[in-house]
Amino acid sequence: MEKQTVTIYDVAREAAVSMATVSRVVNGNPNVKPATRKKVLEVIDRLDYRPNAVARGLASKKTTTVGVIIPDVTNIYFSSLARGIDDIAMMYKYNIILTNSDENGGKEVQVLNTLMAKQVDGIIFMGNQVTDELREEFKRSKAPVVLAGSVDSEKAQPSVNIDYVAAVAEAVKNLIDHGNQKIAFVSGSMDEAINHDYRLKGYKKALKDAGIAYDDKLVFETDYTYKAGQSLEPALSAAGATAAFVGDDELAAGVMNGLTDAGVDVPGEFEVITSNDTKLTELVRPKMSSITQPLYDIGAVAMRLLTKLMNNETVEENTVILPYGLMKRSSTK
Amino acid sequence: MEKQTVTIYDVAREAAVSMATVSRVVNGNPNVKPATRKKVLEVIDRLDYRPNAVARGLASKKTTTVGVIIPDVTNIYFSSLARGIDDIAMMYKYNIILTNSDENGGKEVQVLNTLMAKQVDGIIFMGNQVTDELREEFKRSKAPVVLAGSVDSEKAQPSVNIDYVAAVAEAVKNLIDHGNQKIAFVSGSMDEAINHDYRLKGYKKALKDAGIAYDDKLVFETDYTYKAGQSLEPALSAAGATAAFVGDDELAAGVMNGLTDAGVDVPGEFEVITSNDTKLTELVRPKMSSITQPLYDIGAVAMRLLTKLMNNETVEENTVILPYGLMKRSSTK
DNA sequence: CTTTGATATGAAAGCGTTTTCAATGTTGCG
DNA sequence: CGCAACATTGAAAACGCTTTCATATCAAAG
Repeated sequence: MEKQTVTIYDVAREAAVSMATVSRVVNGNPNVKPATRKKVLEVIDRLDYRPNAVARGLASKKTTTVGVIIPDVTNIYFSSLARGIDDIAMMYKYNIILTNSDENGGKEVQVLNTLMAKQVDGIIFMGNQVTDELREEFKRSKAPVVLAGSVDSEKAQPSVNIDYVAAVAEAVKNLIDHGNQKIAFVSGSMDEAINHDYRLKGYKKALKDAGIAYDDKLVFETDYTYKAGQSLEPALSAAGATAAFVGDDELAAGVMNGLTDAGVDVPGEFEVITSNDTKLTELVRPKMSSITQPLYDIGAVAMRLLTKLMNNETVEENTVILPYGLMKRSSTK
Repeated sequence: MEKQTVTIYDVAREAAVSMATVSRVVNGNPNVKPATRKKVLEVIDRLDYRPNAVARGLASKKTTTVGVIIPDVTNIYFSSLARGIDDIAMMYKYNIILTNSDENGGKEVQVLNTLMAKQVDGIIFMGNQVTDELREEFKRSKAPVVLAGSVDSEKAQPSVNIDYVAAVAEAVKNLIDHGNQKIAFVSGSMDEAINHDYRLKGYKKALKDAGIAYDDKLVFETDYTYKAGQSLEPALSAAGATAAFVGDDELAAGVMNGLTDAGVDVPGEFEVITSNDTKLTELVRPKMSSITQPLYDIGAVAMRLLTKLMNNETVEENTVILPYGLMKRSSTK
């Protein structure tokens, strides 16, 4: 016994009106006489009619769902953005199809294709390796795409970010001002635009402004994992670094704990500043100083921007830059 | 200039076959002569045809998407489950519509309704307050529902969990074995079945087995937040507790840091054991001892179970219990 | 050559909405 | 009372696919 579904046709019959009229009242179209509206509403209630969104999507060519591509939900930086995205989406009556990409180009392309097949009205992309192939897919997509907390050197897509170059430069300057001369730059893969094209640029800028020579022995490219950070200590010490700028909070926690476990005093002998100001910065001891950024808002604003784009509203600025800050906690002097 | 979409009809025309045949090759139906299959495939490639999943969903009554209701993606316990869910979903060609509920009953019911309107093929629910209304919605849903890492005292739905009662009892026994007599029980809302009906039961069991009287002054009901845990110290000390079982890792981190900040030595003067074995346990110092549970697997198994249910396969056991363990780190003696 | 039993294919009816366009009602006004 | 102008309603055509059922084709067997 399959559960019977009641359709718009059933409602029309019971209410003795046409499907068109039922459709109108369901969609809040004002061109319906109050009396018939009431009558239809009663039948809808009595039959417990629920519009089928799939049929609706086919007929109207709008699904009120957007695709969200995220490197890994388990990464608190990204999940914070995702929360902002979902809240605003819900506010605007959209749903989110969420997929993890592991920043794997092939997977991203594939996911993008299934999202487009599912006729999502828009897409929010997180990830910092926008390959040519991906860019090509974005272009051919009829659904607008916005990058959230992610950069593409080509700047072809609308996006929401902070000014990474300036933020990192300021963070590194802070370290320099404390007397550090050998400052490590530790980040994830240099294949990511955000690392090679933004953070590293800010790092170099700060060094240059202070008249310190850039030394690529101080650049550590690794994974965004706690373990990776933790095992970095010997190398960090060997390079003679006395401070580090780190591109991810979990990684930074690893670096810091690795240092501490090796008997290095943070911040006494080694200062650490991280990038994302997630909850993690407050959990570890010492608490980590960090660049601050409005994580939730980045997601929220990206979604808001997307709603405008999906609505064909003209938007003043396609690439929005949110303010950042520097939060001094206890991992720096 | 709207981007033109090519339909199955276009392909059929170009390949000089019927839509039915195109549909067959697209769906891998074997009843197609290799020669015509090849011909159709070529046209598909040439026209860059992509099947419209919405139309497909309407015609076939299957959307290959499942709804996932999660209290908060930002909570690493749940996001870990979500990762398992998504991976398995992808493996079986499903997509996930993810929505945050904040464990808010009203929101959950509403979300459930929009998921059903969107004709999801199945639903995975996370959250521990299954109200009557919710249970009612589950029942009327034509899509199967499975609970992941969440319990309902009524046990009406298929679910995947660990044996919380036994796990907590074991954890608390461990604390007792270390000589603690006054052990605090700190958890989130007692409205959650997992707390009042499982964890607390395990806690009481352990006490009883050891001949220790239950004292509700030692039960602390609070939020699942770091701050909440951190500000618990005075109360904990006032109650004379020398150890605590905590129901959430972030909360536990707060409790521990609050203690430490107040000059209480962990584990010397106060032992802490937590519940979820997320990454957080390794980030804090001292590292937290914890009940261990296969987070990713709970999600993965839940999704796998759901695929069977959606497929109308008969499943041997509807409520699966995965193994748990106890991981001794440095927050206990 | 027929017959037969697969094997391949096509026609057309849905799937449950939205939307266009025409038809019908209603109201106000001279 | 007659008519223009506007407010309501309905019929039916999409939307892009799957699926059923009937037809056509074909190789092997008689």
